[in-house]
Amino acid sequence: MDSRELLVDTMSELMWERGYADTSPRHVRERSGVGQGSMYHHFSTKRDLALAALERNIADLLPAASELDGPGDPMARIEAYLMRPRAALKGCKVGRMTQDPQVREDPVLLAPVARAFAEVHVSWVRVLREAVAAGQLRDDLDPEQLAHTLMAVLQGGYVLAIAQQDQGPFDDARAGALALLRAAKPNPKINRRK
Amino acid sequence: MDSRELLVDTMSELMWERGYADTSPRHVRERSGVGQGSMYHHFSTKRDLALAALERNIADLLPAASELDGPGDPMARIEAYLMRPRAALKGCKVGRMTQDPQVREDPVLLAPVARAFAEVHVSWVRVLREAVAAGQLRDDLDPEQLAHTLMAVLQGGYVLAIAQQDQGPFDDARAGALALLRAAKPNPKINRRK
DNA sequence: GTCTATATAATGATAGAC
DNA sequence: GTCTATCATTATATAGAC
Repeated sequence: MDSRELLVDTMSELMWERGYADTSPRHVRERSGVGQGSMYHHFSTKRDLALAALERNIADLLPAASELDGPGDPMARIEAYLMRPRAALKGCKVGRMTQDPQVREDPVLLAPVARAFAEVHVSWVRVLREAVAAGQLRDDLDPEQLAHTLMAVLQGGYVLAIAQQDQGPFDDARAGALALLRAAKPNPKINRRK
Repeated sequence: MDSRELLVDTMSELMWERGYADTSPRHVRERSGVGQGSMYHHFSTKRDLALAALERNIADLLPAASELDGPGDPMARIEAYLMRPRAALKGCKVGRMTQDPQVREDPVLLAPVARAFAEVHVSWVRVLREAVAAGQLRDDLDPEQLAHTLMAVLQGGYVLAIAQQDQGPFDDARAGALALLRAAKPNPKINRRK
């Protein structure tokens, strides 16, 4: 693996573990073993390296979300994505960036995060519409809203899990969301006249 | 206002705005106007000051959550708390701490956050149980889980809103959660024999 | 591309006078 | 309690040789 790739790899890990502001060029050098000269040869600032690492972290995450787009039963896809194994105590590589003060105030660093979430939102909306169309979900629910609700359940689940240093609250949050979705099946239509 | 209180006040603001790791003693001095000597007279480390500021931020937040405990219609209390005005782009003073690398690795700083969330969870569980008892919510839903789901919706809503620099996703997330709760009313019992 | 040396500013304090 | 001075360490690079 060449130095450049090694730097991006290492910075990606550190940004997941410690965020951007509190990760120093020194951390990156020490973990990667790449020297000072090499580092600033490939990336002229810490921010440049962070941008590459962030794109990498997003690229890592988006394929999982496209599981929502796959064929087959919509509700089953929703369950599969929601319940997919996730290390709650590590948090979300991408979501974490929104809480980093130096990312928050830097539109260039925030932009890829916004794009990534927007993309996931599109997938959620699609599968939720399909669930409504398939009669698995009441048609008075708004898929756009619900998509944000379910994304928030995951992002917020990480927060709760880290606070308690326990995966439990994360698993509760998503199980509860799934239970609500299941409870929101359309009512069987009884005594309905043409 | 005396120096000590001014320091805690200022640190509380800064921890909400920038977290702990990326807030320096200098930030605190400059914003508060309190001198170096005073600062280290009252708090011997940055961490000590942060601890006091964190307790203050928690104390600010808990009264709102006790709105859930109040008397009256359970579902109305749920809606009121969920829909209460919140500046989504500022994020949660308490939840934010879970994403700060230096808080995360410091059990002493993390403990108050865990306690605060645990306390809010208790209030949520109680009101959800009441909603079930009042026939406003299906009795096959687990209040413990659902409490985590709803807390996560709020915490995650902040993440989405900050990512998009738009309050919209936060409002969507909570409105969607409320819609799901409403859709999870027990079915009217038809043809049920004694 | 990589290495070592150097540089400026900020961080997180401590010391001691008033 | 507050002030000013000082300090060791780290952050974030630059410079220039190899």
